[in-house]
Amino acid sequence: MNIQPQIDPGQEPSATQRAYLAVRQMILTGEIPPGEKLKIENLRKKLDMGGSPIREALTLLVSDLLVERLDQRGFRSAEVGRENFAEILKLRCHLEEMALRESIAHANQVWEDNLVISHHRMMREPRNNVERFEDLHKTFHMNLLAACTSKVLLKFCNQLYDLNIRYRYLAGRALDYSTRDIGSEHTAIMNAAVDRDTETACHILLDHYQRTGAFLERLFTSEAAE
Amino acid sequence: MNIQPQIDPGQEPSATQRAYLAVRQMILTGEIPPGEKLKIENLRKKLDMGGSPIREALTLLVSDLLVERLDQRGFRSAEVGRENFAEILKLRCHLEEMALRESIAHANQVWEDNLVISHHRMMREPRNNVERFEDLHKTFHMNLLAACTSKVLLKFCNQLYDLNIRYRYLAGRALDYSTRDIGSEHTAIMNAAVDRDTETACHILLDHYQRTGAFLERLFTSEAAE
DNA sequence: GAGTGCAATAATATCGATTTTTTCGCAAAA
DNA sequence: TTTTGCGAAAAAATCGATATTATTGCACTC
Repeated sequence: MNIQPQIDPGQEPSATQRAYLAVRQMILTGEIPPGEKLKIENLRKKLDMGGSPIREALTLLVSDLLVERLDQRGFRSAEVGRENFAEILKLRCHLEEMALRESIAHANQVWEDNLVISHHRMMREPRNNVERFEDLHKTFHMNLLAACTSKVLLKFCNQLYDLNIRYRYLAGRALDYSTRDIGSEHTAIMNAAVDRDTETACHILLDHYQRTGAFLERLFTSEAAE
Repeated sequence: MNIQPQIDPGQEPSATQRAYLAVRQMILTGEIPPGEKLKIENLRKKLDMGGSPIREALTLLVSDLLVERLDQRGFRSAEVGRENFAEILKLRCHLEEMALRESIAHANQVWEDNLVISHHRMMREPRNNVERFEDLHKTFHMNLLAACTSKVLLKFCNQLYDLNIRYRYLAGRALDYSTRDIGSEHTAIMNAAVDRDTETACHILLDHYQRTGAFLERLFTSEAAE
């Protein structure tokens, strides 16, 4: 019998996978602006593949709430807005707290090691490569929750993370964290987590989100006032 | 300009939509058992359509967590299990409580009317048509939350509801509610909701879920012991 | 007799073309 | 001037066929 055929990372990704990652990245970074029509033909040419994998990728993105499907009228990237941002922030705080408590409760050595490693990598990454940094940042936050045993909860947290990241890209340069010491906040969360200090870890994590959230919301307000 | 072209219910559904609803129903009711391979060719013949809408429907179901995709190896219906059931129950309790509080906070006349109507219809439906009853039951519960302003939260609740319903069908005849007065529980929840009595409504709702959960869990245990 | 490698088979993933539906522009009527 | 009703163009949805990839069975070696 084959040994771990499903974990093999060597195989090249399917067209669907490529399309999914490509379109997702374009939406997250804002290269495709909110509300824009996603024409199959355009994406076909841009990504050089048939229509089927494109459609399938867009369908996957619909469930991520990054794309909306209009029956018989194709797809468009999801709209953004202040209310949407606020609800995502609120849900994230609730669900990530649940997940973090579960995660610390089921913590083990492997979890701890991965957490420390991802923290280290994130801290060492220069901030000028935004996409690369955001990737490591996400990995760190997800590793924090990784020992949580509820697959569904983790999926929700993951989805919400991506929905949120979009707003950070939209905020763009304004959000270079220059006014806050984000690094030390992350370190504090990690330390509390490895100490199995659930209350402290949750408190700092939520505070971390609330602050970033308030920052983005202010930005949103001033922009809307233009 | 057209008037409300998107709300028009008269148009016949797309093939994708038909496939989605058909396969979803088969999985929820257990006609397709957990873990079963979903072969495109079989479904093609059964639903009399091409492969594309089938694949698209299955992709939609992946995001509902009712179907799993095995890269390059097709699709299968999601597995069930006691842990899975437990995590869904727990998440539902958390999220529906959030949603119910929000919903009551934003309650208005339309919401109240719809809630009363759906309650009435559910109560009048004879229990022998299980699928029809389950449909009305879901409508009632979703109407309870409908005034909640967070679209994402409602989507999550909806998903979790469907994941849970599967276990009720799996339990089958055993769960005919004969030992409990489910009707009065629903009525009590509705009354508390229309009275805007948030605490009572939440309390009864959660109790309602916990009881049904405990009932199903017992069933699971005795079955696993065979 | 157990394991290995290779073809035959089956199933998936993808493509290109066709069908259906929507959108858009323009002219005719109110 | 605004509405209404075509028809052309564009786009989406779907199909059937092909290319790719996994699975299966069987002969062959050790």
